[in-house]
Amino acid sequence: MFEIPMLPKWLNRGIEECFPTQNSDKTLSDCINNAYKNSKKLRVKLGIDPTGTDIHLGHSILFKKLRAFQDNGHTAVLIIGDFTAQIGDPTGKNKTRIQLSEQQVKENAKTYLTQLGFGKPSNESILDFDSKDKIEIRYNSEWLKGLDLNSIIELMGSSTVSQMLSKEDFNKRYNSQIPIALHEFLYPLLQGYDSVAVNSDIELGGTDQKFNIAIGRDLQRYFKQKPQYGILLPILTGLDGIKKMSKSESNTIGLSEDPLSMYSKLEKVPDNLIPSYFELLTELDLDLIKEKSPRDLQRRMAFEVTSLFHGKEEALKAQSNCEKLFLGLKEKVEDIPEISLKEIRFPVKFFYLLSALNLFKSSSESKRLIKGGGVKIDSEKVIEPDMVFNSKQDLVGKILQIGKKITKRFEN
RNA sequence: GGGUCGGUGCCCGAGUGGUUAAAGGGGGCGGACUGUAAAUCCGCUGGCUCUGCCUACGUUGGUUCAAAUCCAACCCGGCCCA
Repeated sequence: MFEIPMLPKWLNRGIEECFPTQNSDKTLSDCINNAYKNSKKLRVKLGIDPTGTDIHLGHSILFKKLRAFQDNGHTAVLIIGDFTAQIGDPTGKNKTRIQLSEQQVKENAKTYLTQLGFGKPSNESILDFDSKDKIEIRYNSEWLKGLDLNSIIELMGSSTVSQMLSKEDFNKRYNSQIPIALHEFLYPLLQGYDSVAVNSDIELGGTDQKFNIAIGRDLQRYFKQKPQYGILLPILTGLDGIKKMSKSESNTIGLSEDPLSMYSKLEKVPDNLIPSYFELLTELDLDLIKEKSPRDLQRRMAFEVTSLFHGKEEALKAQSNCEKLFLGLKEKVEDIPEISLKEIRFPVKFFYLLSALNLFKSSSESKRLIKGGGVKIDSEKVIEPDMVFNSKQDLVGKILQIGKKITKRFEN
């Protein structure tokens, strides 16, 4: 990643690409500087499709950037793609996505906003929802739902098959003989049309959104608007260190996760992620990366990110608990998430207990893990799945660890 | 619409009548090691309160003592032709 020297400081960190970079259009930095001089508010578009229920760290870098625009006087135009969510963005997919129901989409949208801090004061939330002139929340069904066939045909006429097939994802699928449904071609056009509908000056997106954002420019031009600029942010790599962070790869950290699990996941990210997590998720000086050991960096980064979402105090607690757990000082650990034994009927076999507590998807899986030596009670491995606990008293207060990721304290 | 090839577990992919819950690989998970990292090595990887039972090879029926494997119809996809 590089710094783009012409951009103001608040903007230039962690940007992968801006476009257009040159031609008759003014550059993005001109655009921003002019807006500043004329105290004009730029309309900065960011679209999210409410297809899941969790926002994770990967999304957060976009929102943080959007917030930066807000803090510098511009208007965040947050588009909830309630309509497009039902089509599904083909980007990065190698198969046609299942269409979601309207109901589901609505619920997802609600939880998204909550996770972004809707309703909280601006200093505690990710986006600034307080200042009315800095936030505009729009649902794209507002303008997409009513499009008639003529308009749709017009939209489709603005683009060509070969244009669509030049998009990487489509191209790959086409060449590997994987079906592409026709309506999937509509997605980029609809996202582009969103830009027209809200008359955006800038659109924010991950690098995988370049095509869609570019289509937005084309359509704005077609509808006699000034084409938007595109700002592309890097795609955050997931906890596996290889694939992009995404729910379907289950390599994510959700924004609503408790501090302990957020901290402990971050603290053991693979080394190769450290620089990018530093740059994209924190505001720390990047020179630190050269100075400190990877171990220190992981801890520092984990701490910073956790405090960003949970506050310093919680982050500190999570950090110290994490250390104590590792050292096996279980008595000293506070605030371990509790798990209730209320529903359990004793006596109970160990594997069944864990499965009944929903710690595993199946009792076979539970059995497997226990046999594999992945489960500890009070730091002692228990490898016998059929071990029987006769009463609650055998367990209450003890700490259960499953692998390195799950830690719970048994409670009544 | 016609021709043709194909549809196997999370993914890829072997298997063409009988110890086949299905080779092999990938991924994932766990363990050892380490820096709670990487690399490496080892184990696990359908479900069930489990010495047994149940469900699984696109769907539904059929043949058979016995089918992922044979037959029929149907559904879905790729490619070629129209």
